[in-house]
Amino acid sequence: MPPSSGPSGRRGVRAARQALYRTLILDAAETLWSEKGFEATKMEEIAEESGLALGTVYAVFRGKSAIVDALHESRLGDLIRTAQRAAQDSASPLDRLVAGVRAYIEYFLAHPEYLQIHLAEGTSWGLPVTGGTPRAQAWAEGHAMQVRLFERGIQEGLFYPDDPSRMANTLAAMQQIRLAEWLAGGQADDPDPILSGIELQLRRAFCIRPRDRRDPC
Amino acid sequence: MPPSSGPSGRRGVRAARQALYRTLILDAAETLWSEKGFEATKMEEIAEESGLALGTVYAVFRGKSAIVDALHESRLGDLIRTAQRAAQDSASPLDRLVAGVRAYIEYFLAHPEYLQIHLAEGTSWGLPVTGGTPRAQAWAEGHAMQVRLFERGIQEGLFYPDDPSRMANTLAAMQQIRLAEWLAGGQADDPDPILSGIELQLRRAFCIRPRDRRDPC
Amino acid sequence: MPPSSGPSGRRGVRAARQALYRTLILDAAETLWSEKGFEATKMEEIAEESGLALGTVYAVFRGKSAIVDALHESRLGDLIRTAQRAAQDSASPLDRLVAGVRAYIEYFLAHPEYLQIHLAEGTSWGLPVTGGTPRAQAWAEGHAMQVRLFERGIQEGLFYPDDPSRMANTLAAMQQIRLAEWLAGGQADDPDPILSGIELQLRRAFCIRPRDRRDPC
Amino acid sequence: MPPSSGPSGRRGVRAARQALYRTLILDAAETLWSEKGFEATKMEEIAEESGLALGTVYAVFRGKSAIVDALHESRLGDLIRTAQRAAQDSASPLDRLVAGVRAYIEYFLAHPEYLQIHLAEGTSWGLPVTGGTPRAQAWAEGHAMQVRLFERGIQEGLFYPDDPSRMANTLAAMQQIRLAEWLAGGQADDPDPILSGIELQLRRAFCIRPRDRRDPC
DNA sequence: GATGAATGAGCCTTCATTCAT
DNA sequence: GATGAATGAAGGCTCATTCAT
Repeated sequence: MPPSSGPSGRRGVRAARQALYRTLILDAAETLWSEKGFEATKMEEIAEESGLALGTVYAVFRGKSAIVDALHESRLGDLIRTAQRAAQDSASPLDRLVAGVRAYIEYFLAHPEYLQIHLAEGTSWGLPVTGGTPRAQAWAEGHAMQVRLFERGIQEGLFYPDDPSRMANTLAAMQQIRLAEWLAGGQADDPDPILSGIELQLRRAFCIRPRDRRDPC
Repeated sequence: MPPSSGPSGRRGVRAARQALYRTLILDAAETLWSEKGFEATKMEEIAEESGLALGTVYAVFRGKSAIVDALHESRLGDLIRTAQRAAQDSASPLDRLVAGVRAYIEYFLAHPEYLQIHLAEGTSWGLPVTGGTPRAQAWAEGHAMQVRLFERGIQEGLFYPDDPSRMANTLAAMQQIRLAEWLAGGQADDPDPILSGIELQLRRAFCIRPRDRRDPC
Repeated sequence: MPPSSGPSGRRGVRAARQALYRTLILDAAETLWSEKGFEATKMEEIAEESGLALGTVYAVFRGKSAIVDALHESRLGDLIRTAQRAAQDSASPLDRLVAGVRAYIEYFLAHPEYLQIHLAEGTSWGLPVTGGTPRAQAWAEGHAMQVRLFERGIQEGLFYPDDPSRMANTLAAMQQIRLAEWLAGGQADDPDPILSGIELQLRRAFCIRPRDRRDPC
Repeated sequence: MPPSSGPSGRRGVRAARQALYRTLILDAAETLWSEKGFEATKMEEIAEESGLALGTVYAVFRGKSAIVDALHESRLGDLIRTAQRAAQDSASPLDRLVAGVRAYIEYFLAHPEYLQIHLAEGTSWGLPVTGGTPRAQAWAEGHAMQVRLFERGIQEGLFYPDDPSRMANTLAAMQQIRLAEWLAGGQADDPDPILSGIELQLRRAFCIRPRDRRDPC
């Protein structure tokens, strides 16, 4: 076997190292940005926090903005993928939405620093995030998934016939409000009460409740 | 009448000019910040946009951060005052909330640039806004007013017995979502459909709907 | 008599007003410079301290440096003139020097703020004061007078045959040291002990003391 | 030997480079300040004169005032140390003072630019130098040493019983006058005539000369 | 590849001076 | 003539990025 090929060859080592550095840098940036914000954090501080030299940081990322992009791509990518996987296990649109919300909540409870950044940036609102940044794309993807679920729920007569995109944004807002409360409250609560609270809000806000029968919605 | 006294005297002229400059600067800052963000906007640009010399800007405001503070104090102050006045004309908590929402929506439709800044900053979420900045205080004031209305609505059996603070945040989120849509849609719609849409969401999300009677909620 | 001529005519009034403004500005500048130094004092502060408007200050003086020049010209001019007049009343070079020293000391004890400026600037030392500034010229004049007295004293066999210019500078240094002590000590002492102290130093440093006779030197 | 340890390791190189930069910057600042004064010299000019980039200057010194402090600390520190060492080799207070004067004169003849700054600042005069700056402290230290020598000289009956602090200031003034002459005269003279001149002045000004005997004073 | 010292464009702010009222 | 508001050039300092070692 040539020494420079194969997954465990030199190329593999190099790739693994690059991946490690990426992770170290993204974690460092996440921590610092959640504490001090983007503008107030110097590249030098990111290097120090990551344990790497400043030049190495620039060898891995083209610049400061490339790190933001990569952070959002990484975190949001994880999040969207987890949420999509979770949503697949259910049949009804409502259950799928709840499963997605659970994934969403659990993800942010496990990543409070990214949550802080996420909330501070005022993402969501359905604002057309300017620029084709990765974060915009990832958000659009997750949003599209939820929109489809709301559309199906409306077709099936479960939800009020409102604008599905707005419904998705409203759901996102409910989640962010709960998460902000959790952050402000010292990160004390379990995911479960948060989750059931959101589920209740979700039903109240979107589900058609007929007069004379009880159904899952 | 002596020439240097009274509201039309020299002092009055000076005060009027100061007020004019304040307005010019705040408008210029609002425009630029809504386009490029706070950090990306240079003081020199604010001076140019306002039609004043750089030194004059500094004669009116102590520095860049004093302008942000003043902008938020001015805009949020207006907004809160308008909303409070509007809310006083109604009796039921729901009507008061709706009146407040109308004032809020109308205000931002009239100030789309400030709306842009407002949305981009990610205010709300109920995050404890750090620092005793004017904007934090104004927001807290408006929030407190809504909280009281939700509390009364719960006591009167109109609303589900949820956390009133969260209810206020959710309402704020609904408004921001509608406003963001309006902004994204080219600022085309009238206030009325937006308002009735929010009112509908408000009822659905918070009002207890008894099985066998129709009431205003 | 035509209204615009004569010492009490319009021209006279104007000249008198100009002279008054000059005095007000110079006094204000002297006070502020003695407290905070030249660079740290703003023109606006000089205007305020003088009770005049900024524009008026510029109507009287061409700029900041014109005020320094005028201050030194005024104060040093007074000082030199006083010292020269005092020195004329005596016959022996030593007495003339002592009379000059007395005038010098008395002048600065009466003008502690100017003394502060004078000491802080490190004038004297016989450094060729760069630029043909008024202060340089005034200082040169006073120095020249002392040099002549030392020359005569040397010719008459009273003083050691040293470089008269250096002798004058040394005398100036002795005076400045005493004045600095007086300033540092809270401006408490009378002129008389200071004066007699300097006279003693002067005799010791410059007078030839013959072995077997006492003379005025 | 590991490559990264020891005085010739990386740390040593870095420290050496830092020391080199310090020297380059201090020399550049000394040159420019002696020519144009402190306020008139821009940081950019110091960078250019030192051959370093502006950012590098700020990497070595925190700001402009840190450079003044460091310059005075460095130069006065050298000077005081040299003078103290020189003074230790003699027994009589007078000889010690003369040795100190020699060190002082030789130091400034070797550092004419710093001499220029020193003279322009008007240090000495016994003025209470405000602030605990390094220069104030260094000056106080040197002054204290001379004061002790004058005290001893007075106790031993060599000097007139005058205020020792004033005697030290007067000696300092004599030195500064000679140095100023040397600077003004194109820096031509040797140290020796300057030194013997001061020694003569010193004896004349302070030594008690008894009527009928010659002694070392 | 890794390092971190070096770089310099850029920004906020000050203040001497001008000039319209 | 007097005023003081308006001006804008200039300077100290930061920090994202580069590159020699």
